[in-house]
Amino acid sequence: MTDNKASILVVDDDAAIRELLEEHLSRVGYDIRTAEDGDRMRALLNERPADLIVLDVMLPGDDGFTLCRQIREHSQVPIIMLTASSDETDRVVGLEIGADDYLAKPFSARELQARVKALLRRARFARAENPRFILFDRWRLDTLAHELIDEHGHSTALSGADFALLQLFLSHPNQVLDRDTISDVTRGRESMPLDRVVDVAVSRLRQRLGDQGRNPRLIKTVRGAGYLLAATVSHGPE
Amino acid sequence: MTDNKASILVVDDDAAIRELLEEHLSRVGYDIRTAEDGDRMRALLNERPADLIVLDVMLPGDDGFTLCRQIREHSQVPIIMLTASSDETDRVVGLEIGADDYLAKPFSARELQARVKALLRRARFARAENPRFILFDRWRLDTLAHELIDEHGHSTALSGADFALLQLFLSHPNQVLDRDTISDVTRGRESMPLDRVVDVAVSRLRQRLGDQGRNPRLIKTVRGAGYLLAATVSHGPE
DNA sequence: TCTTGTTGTTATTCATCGTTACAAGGATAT
DNA sequence: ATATCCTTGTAACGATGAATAACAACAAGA
Repeated sequence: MTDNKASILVVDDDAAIRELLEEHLSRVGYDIRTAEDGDRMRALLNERPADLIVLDVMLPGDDGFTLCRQIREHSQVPIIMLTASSDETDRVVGLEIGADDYLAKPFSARELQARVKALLRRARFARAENPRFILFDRWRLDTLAHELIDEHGHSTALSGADFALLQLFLSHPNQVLDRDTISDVTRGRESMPLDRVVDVAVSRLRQRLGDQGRNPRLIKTVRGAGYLLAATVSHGPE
Repeated sequence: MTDNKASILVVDDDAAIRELLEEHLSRVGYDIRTAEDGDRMRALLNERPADLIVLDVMLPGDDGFTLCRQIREHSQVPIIMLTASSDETDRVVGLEIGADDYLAKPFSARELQARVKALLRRARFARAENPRFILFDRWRLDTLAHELIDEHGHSTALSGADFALLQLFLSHPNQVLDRDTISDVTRGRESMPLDRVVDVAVSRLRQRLGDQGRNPRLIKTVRGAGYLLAATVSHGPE
């Protein structure tokens, strides 16, 4: 992540929506460009890539699904699809094609803003490199087999949630991760207030790491903020 | 920071506000410069850096968010953002972008003055370097794990408040720290008069250090002024 | 279907930290 | 010295946040 504005490209044939989003999203600090159809979108992306694309399904010329597929052929940029109907099929098709999120019209700009924020966060914290083994504390994580190996070479399998959470911590060690970020990255959605899923997930991971009780050594709680992994992390031998 | 006046740069397109702040802040001893837009701000910063920047959000040309981001690319100078609306989003965005504090218009000059004072103090006392282990008295502090280790190698976890306070003392040993400074640095806000939080926090930390009773050896009370840590502090082995 | 493991939810318990109250220790005036 | 005032130490309380056990919902496999 840089300090620059995240660049967002909005593709919609309705000028009113384009203006609304341009206004709202640039106000909250994003760099917005808009396109009214697929041709214009391609032209803008050619100029400069975007960090996130908001894509209407109903478009003159190529529709949103088609464009989404085209983009996916060469890019992993996060995509949010907009659809007029709240029809479930559209949603399913969209996500199958490779969209990352989906929003039914009409929607509030605030709602979209929340999704955008969550998706950018996911993209930012998602692991880039992926070495087979990661060493930390007295553990070794096998990222391929999803196994945790102790100092004696004894390994145990991790559940999906445990693994995702641990991988997130390992890719951002000694850094406080707030609950929303953790929830976004490991489960793909924002946590509601009064939601204790993340706490429970951390508690379960701590048990796996033998790190529970009064004094967790590895995963520290930062009151009012989130959690952090207190450990030096290195890549292990193949 | 030197004994000279702290230098503050106010960026606002409203001449009335510029004059008000220039008048008020220079009266209480700051060195003030003002700019009406981003270009002028950059010009002034080029001449001479500032110790703190007050930045309006709504500006002709680049807005406050953009300028804040630009400044953050190469500087950690404290920034206070001013916004016309009391809209929560502005505040969140501002702080995410890297502003240190935020003030909704209309505000009193006195209110701003308090924030300025607190932020400058925080900047002055904030820890720069961060060695893993700090040795003092017969203790060792593990700054990564937030654990206090005694002479026998037995370690106990510190709470957030205990750790922050101890770290502040350790980075300014044998130096009186007044209550407002302690409150600013460890909790990010000024203490109110008749507020005993700092006293209680010190009392709790003393208990952790086995330093209570009539004659504390480590954390001395300086009547009418504050507290000081009486110990020689050194960096420990990795 | 039954079993097993995983994950979300809720409720209870515990920890942390701000506040208040009161006691004890200076300081100052007389 | 005594009285009075001010400052500080700390116990006790309460509000809030966090840990986790227990339960429920669900999915995958036998």
